[in-house]
Order: sequence, then C-alpha cells, then structure tokens
Amino acid sequence: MSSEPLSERQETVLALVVHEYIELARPVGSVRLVERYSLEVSSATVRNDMASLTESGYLRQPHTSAGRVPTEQGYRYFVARLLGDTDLPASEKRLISHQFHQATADVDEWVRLAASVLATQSRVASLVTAPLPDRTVFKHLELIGTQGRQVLMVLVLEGGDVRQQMLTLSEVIGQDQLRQTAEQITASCGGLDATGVNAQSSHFDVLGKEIADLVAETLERADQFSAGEIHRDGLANVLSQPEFADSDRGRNALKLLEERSLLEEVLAKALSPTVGGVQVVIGGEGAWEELKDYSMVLARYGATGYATGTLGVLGPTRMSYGRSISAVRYVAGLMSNLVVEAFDA
Amino acid sequence: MSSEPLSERQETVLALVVHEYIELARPVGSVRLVERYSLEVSSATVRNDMASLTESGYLRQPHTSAGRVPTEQGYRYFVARLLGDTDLPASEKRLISHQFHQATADVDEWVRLAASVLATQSRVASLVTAPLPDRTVFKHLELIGTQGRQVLMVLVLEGGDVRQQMLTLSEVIGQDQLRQTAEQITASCGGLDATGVNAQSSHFDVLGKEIADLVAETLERADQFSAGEIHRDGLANVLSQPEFADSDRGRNALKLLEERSLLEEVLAKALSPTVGGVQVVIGGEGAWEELKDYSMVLARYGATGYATGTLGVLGPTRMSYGRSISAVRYVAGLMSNLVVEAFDA
DNA sequence: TGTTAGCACTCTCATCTTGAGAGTGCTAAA
DNA sequence: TTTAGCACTCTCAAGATGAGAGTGCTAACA
Repeated sequence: MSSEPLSERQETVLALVVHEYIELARPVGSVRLVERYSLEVSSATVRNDMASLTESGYLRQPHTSAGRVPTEQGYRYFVARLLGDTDLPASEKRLISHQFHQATADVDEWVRLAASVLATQSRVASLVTAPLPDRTVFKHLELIGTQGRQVLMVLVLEGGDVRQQMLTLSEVIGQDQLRQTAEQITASCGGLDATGVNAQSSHFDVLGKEIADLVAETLERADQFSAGEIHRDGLANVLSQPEFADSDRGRNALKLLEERSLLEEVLAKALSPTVGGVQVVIGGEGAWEELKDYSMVLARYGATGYATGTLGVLGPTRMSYGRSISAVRYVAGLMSNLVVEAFDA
Repeated sequence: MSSEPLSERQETVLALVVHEYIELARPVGSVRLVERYSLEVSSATVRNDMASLTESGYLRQPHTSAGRVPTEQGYRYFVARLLGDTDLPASEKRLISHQFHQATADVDEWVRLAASVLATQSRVASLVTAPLPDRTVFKHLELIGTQGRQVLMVLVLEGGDVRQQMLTLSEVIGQDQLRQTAEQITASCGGLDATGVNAQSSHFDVLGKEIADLVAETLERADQFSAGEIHRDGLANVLSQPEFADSDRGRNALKLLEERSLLEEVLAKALSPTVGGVQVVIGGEGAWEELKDYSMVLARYGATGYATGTLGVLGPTRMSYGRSISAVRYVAGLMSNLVVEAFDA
C-alpha cells in the first residue's frame, strides 16, 4: 500500500480497468486492455502498471494468473477523481421531464415515477422516499367525526404537509364540540413544534388535552426522520447482473432490498441532510457489513428547511457510476423543482 | 385424457405425488413413494396407477424414465378434492394475533404486517392491498388553506375512509370562505355518490362548483376499483425455491411481482368481489400466459358494502397449498375483523 | 531508467467421458 | 388384479483434458 501518487498512465489504466470491468464483469487482463483501447504502450508496460496498482491497493487479482478487478479503494479513486462529468443525453432528459409533467399532481405518483425512471436509467434497483418536512411545525387541526366514537384527526403542518390519524375516543362527541376543540388547539398552538404543543397542553380541558398530546406525539414522530415508506423499483435489474447469477447471492441482494430498517438507517446516516450534490457510498464504506458488495448513489431532494426526501440507486459495486450519478442528479433536480413548486404556488 | 373417475388408490397416489413433489421439488418415482409412505402395494402397482394418471392428464413425465410431476390439472384436482382441511397450528395463530394487537392502529401498518405474516407463513411472496370502500359515498368535506393558493381538500367518505388532495386555486381565498364553501357542499351532498354530487354541482357558486366537480371526480376514481398500492413482501422467499435457482427464471418471477398492472388485473378479475372463502388460481388458469408457472392463493377481506381489500400469496405452482390456504384464510379473517372494528367502534 | 519482446508457468472453464443410480414399461406368473 | 423380474433409458455428479487467457520474470533495447 505505498502511497505514491499515481502516474498519469497508471490513472488511465485504473480508469480503463474499472470501465472494462463494469461493462463485462470479467477480470480484465493487460492484453485485452491494450487491444480494446488501442493503447500506445505494450501489454507488458500495462502489466507493470497493474502490478503497482495492485500493490497500492487499487486493484486485486481474484487468483494468480487471472486479470485484475478494482477494489473498493479503486472504485473510490475512480469516482472521486477519474470519472468525468457525466450527464444524461438531452433526448433522455426531454423524455423524462415530459413524463413528469404528464403525471398527476400526486406526491405518490411522483415518487413512483422517480423510482421507475431511476431504475430504467441506472439499470439497477432504485429507492425513493416521499418528501417530508424538515422541521415539523404545527399549523392547523381539524377533527372530523366519521362513525360512532371514531374521529379523524387531520393535522396540517407548516409547509402544507398533512398527517391524518383515526382516533377512538372514550365517548361519542358531537361535531360541534370537536370543531370547538380543534379551533382552540389551532389558535394556541399554531406555529409551535412538538415541545411547544406539549407546553400548551395543560391549558385545555380533558378532551383538548388528550388531543393536544396526540398532536405533539405526531409532531415528534415526524421529526425523527422516519422517512416513511421507501418506494423501490427495478429489483429485477439487479438480479440480471451476472454477479447474482448464483441464486444465493441474488436472494441475498433481495433480502437487503427488503430490509426496511437497514435501508432506513443507511439513508439516514450516510446522507448529508442538505439538498444538493450526489453522494456515492461504495461497499458500505466499512460501516455496513451487509453492503460489502453493494454501492449506493444517493441524493437528497426538496427544499432544505421545508421538505426533503431521499432518492438513489443501489446495485453491485460493479455498477455504472456514470449512468447512476447522472440519473440520480437529474431526477433529484426534477423532484426538487416539484417540491419547490408546491410551496410557492 | 380418459375421463374415468379415479380409483381410491389412484387418488392416494396423486395426493402423495403432489405432496412429495411439493416437498422435494424432484420428480417422484414409484419405488421412492412406496418406501417413504410404506404403501401396502408394490412399486409396480403404483407404476400402473401412475401410468393411467399420466394418461388422464394429472401427471406428466419430464422425460422418459424420470419420475412423475403433477400437471396443473393434477394440482387442481388435489386442491379441490384431496387437500384436507388445513389450519395453522394454534400456537402460530396466537403469535400472529398477538402481533396484530400490538400494531398501532394504522391501516398501512396492518397491511405491512399482513404481508409480512403471509410471507413467513406461506414461505412464498405475499400481496396485500389496503382496504378500500366498496361504494364511495361522500360524507364530509374540509378545505384547509396551507400556503398561498394551495388548499388541502380533505374528503371523508362514508365508512371513515379519507381522501386528501392538494389543490391550487386560481386566486387566494380566505379560510372563512373556504370553510363556508365546504360546509355548503357537505350539507347538500352528504350521503350522495359521484353522480349525485355531480347533479348538485350546478347549485353552487364558481368556487363551489369547481370544488364539487373535484369531489365528484375523486369519488368516481375511488369507485373504479383502483386498488391502490399493492404491498409486497417475501420476494426473497420465491427466489429460494429451487425452480428459480436459474437466475433467468428468478428474474422472470421478480418482473412478474413488479408488474403492477398485471397484478392489478389478476386481482380484479380472478377474485370474486365478495368477502369470504379463499380462491386458488393455478398456473394462470389459461387466462394469463405470464402466470403459467405460478399459482396464487387469494382472498378478499373486509366488510362487503363498506370496505374491502385483497390479500394473498404468489408462488410457483409447486407451492404448499395447505400452508398458503390456511395462512391466507387466517390473515384475511384477522384483517376483516380489523376493518369491521373500525366501523362499529 | 523506463519500455518491450519473449517465454515458462498457472489457473480457469467449457467439453467430454463414464459409471452409478433411479426410474420406466413390459412380460409372465401368482 | 397384483407382483416379481428384467432390459432399457435418462440424468447427474465426478474425473479428465486441453484451449485460452493471464501473469511475472528476464534480458535486451532506447
């Protein structure tokens, strides 16, 4: 693991190895490389470079006398310094943007569409969470009797996000009294967050107190970035990758994608909370054993301070980072626009 | 395909072949059968029975001199007449019921839990849709200003189901006027369905008319059994079945599970719209080419006339029908109870 | 000093062969 | 109608084999 800086040619070799391996999923050898990319040097020279790249930890050999494969460190170097700026072709962009403009003005629909687009563009699996408010501030409460003691509590949050919940009260309460209570709470708690509402709670009567506590609880829950459902798409894509031809590994990959708690943790911890920029997590970065063979390309979208969500793709470390990054960046941008539009109508 | 009725012994042989094949996923031969189940007859006799079962189309041979495998017809006969009444062990039931009672009173949570339970019990993939009202009758409307011209429309339907939608009005309207309009619509349209609301629409002012039309539209949309999101679980289970060891077939299975439109169609068409009873769809029943190698065990749950949903499992034709049927039946029962409870609090 | 041709060596992988094992259908006897 | 016996078929796992791809090293070269 000598830390000599890489020569220009070594960087080229590394980049080509990554490229070639991503495309063909087979260890890449020196001769093949020289031929396919008509290098100006001989295979022996490339071999020497490969040897030192291997020594420095950027490449490895699955076994003696096989070609080279990038290590995680190799991928990181590639993504950080070698991967040029990539972008989706303009025609693709037009198509995608068109799809988004055709979709109904429904958040769930957007999420679904984003997941679908990401999956087809990146050709791996995609993950998208709905946008959620960053800081949960109460704005307005409605209580609506529905049936018997069942009451629907509708909570409007600053920024237009809405929570609803069914309550079962201990006795039947008329709509008038419900409305009165709701107005009271709205009046004295509007603009407050969870702790604020809690502080007000003691001013109310029994019913009001019960409801206010629930409101505070809901606000609190919304605060703990419990990103809600993670919408997935393109699971079949990752199975079509040759490294998952073995059904055991394929199953493993699927289990990963089904494991909500793990994904939530990763999404929450790996991703900086501010919008802008695409983050690449390669091989779990040592923090997640389960993600050893996988990489994620993630972005936060939305409007910081108002509502943000997460989207990205998950695939084998040997995924096309260029394609994924440009897809994630573009879709995140579109989704951000949608969120912003929803705020300043 | 002689249509002689099967002798009792032939039925036994068929049942045992199905049993054995489901368990071991390998063509079953006569000797093995006699040994494992200590039959009173010799393997030659079983061979004869197998031969006629093959002739009648209940069994088939993957190739000469291999054992027998059930055909779709064989599975159907087995499920319809040979599969005794099965039920989950009481301990499992207790466990499951406990889980349901521990869950929060949130429909999504129930759906998720149902899917998870079905997947683990049946050991194949599960599908669950949220309960939706059968006939969509309007009950109550709230309009809540959130930000600028953005207005949240909350629609309470008969039975407690709630729809919400963001509107962007053409100009800013005060909360008072919004409330007034909402009250007006609630008063004159309560208890009506889509066409009823449409008929009333002309009585309102410009704003009222705009909103009422939207209400009618929403009701209509809810009517067209657009079962909403299908929640899936246990996808990894399907991949662990030996018939999907080949990654191509595995991918195929996943694609199937990801294909929303197909699943929705199947769920809508294959399943009788009334609650009660479990339906088994084997090999697509000729109607769905894509489902040729798959079977589904489905049930409708909820309260007919109020709200119903669909749940079930999907796996290879070679799935354990006993386990699946009992799991689906039990979970459907639990979910029905929950729906009913939500109505007569 | 960096690059290259040449070469011996290694390792994988697809293909082929082969024999054991499981299964069948048929026939003739009980 | 059932069963024992038998010849025959087909699969599958386990070696055997050889082509192909790749490496590292050495020695020559610019």
